[in-house]
Amino acid sequence: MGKIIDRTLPEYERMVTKMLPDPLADFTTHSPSVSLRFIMFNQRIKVSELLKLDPNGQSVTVMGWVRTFRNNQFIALNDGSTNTNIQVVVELGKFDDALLKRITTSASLKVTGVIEPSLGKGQKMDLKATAIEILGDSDAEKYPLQPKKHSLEFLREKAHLRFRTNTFGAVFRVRHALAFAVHKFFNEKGFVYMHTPIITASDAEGAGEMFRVTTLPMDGTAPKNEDGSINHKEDFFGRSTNLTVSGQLEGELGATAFGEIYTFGPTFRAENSNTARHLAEFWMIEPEMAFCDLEDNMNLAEEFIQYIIRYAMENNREDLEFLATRLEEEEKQLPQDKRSELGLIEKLEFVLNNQFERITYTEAIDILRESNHNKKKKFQYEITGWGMDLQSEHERYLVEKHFKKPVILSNYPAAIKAFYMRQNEDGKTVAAMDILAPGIGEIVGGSQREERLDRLTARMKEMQIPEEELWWYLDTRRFGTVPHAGFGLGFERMVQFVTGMSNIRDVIAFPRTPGSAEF
RNA sequence: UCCUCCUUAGCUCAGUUGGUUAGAGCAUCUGACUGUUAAUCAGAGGGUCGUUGGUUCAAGUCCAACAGGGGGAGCCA
Repeated sequence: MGKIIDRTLPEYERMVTKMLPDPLADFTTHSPSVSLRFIMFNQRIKVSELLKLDPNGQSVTVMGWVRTFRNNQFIALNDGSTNTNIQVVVELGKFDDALLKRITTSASLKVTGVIEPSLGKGQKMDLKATAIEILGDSDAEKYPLQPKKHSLEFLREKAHLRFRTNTFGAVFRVRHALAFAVHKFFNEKGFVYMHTPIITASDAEGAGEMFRVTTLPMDGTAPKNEDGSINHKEDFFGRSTNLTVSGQLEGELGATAFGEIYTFGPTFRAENSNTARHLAEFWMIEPEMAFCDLEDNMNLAEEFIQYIIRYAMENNREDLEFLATRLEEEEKQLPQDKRSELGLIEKLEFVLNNQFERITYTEAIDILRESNHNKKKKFQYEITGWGMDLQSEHERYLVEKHFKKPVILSNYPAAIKAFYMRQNEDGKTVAAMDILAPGIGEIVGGSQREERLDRLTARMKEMQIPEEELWWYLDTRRFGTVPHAGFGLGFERMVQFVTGMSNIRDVIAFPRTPGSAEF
């Protein structure tokens, strides 16, 4: 990042000295890499950058939205760059009463003035206004958000305005940082960012119920086959199509040419899932690596998760601290035993500084069977033994009670996993791995892929997956097949983990869930 | 989809074993004050009690269905 700025520095300096008085131009030379990129094309300075200045009479222009207007004298102005507001001071008698009346919650303002050390206690500097322009009025009687605490449920109904609150400001800046870090990580590792299709024809993957994509009429007049089913030969694509449930299969095609690829895009599941960790439309990251086995896969996943968390910790500390405080306040209302043992920041630091626990499925079953929890018959679902699918209460026990850190579970029974996972030599398990995170559950699911054509087709036959539909997928095993592996990470679950938000609907801008597609 | 809880003013909530005109805090509006920090002080306006139906002399309160929402579960990321 620094290098790009350096290259254009002289140009920026000319701009800055032209439009800003000397003191500020002087400041820009102290740390050019952070400040210059925020002197905007429209000559405003972002509040986040403004607050870094030593106030001594510099003249600046800020633009933002009113959070509160106290005492007919102090405007808390927020421009979305940080949760900290700039306090605009309106000196008595300098402005029309008619203008001051229009400074209401969420009105948008352009304010020019000089910054001075604040006389008040709550902030470092004041912006003494010399000119105030109302860019957009906000009718206080109609604006739904008040300068007070609102419930997350209420704000979900006002999703179009909730970005203007501190909580959602922080959440979505952190979301941005994590998304940026995803690309940064893979770019630094030489992965190719691959855009796999949103509309797909294959329905063989079995990752979940799919949304159908069609241009045929829905009023019953669509062309039919002799058996009464819809004839998709006359549909837009000449076949039946759906929204993608995963880019993995296409990703494997990329990996077996570029070596390493990743996808980062929207994914759709038409499951009727009504939980705090499911969405019908969510964003998934799916790296796929050739010449890579299960252990390499686990190593990459762990390094990746730590990398993007570290990036957010280093670049969005203030927002994370705000979210940590928010979470602490929220948990004060819970009984002692329901509260988190670690604060949000401590939890993230813990994840950065400790290796994830790695155990096999078989070891996990043993731990669960031997646990006091099981002996006291406290599991709702009984530990029936090897071969059973783990319920979320079992996963939660392992992660939150037994190990108290993220756990990578590997080598699951073949019977409970997908067809493309590599069959182990024991004849009963596959080289699969899941990463379980405290509070969220499964955050990553991945595997080494079955690269041996005969084994793969045999498994497909067992699971009644027609080979014809996946001829292109099987070609990778026919022409220069290689050991390869990959995983999928649900981006919103990652954002939940980092921000501490307990409902997934609060970490995506406009959540799509069963029965709900507002905005 | 299943279990469970909830729905009263713009928001958060109170409302007794069913019984006159349904309350509070905050927000909003009006006024006062002017170095405030979710400012403060005084006053005002604001409600078909989620919808529909039922029980009853009488329903915010009891019953049923439906709708919306929360929490948990399944499916998963």
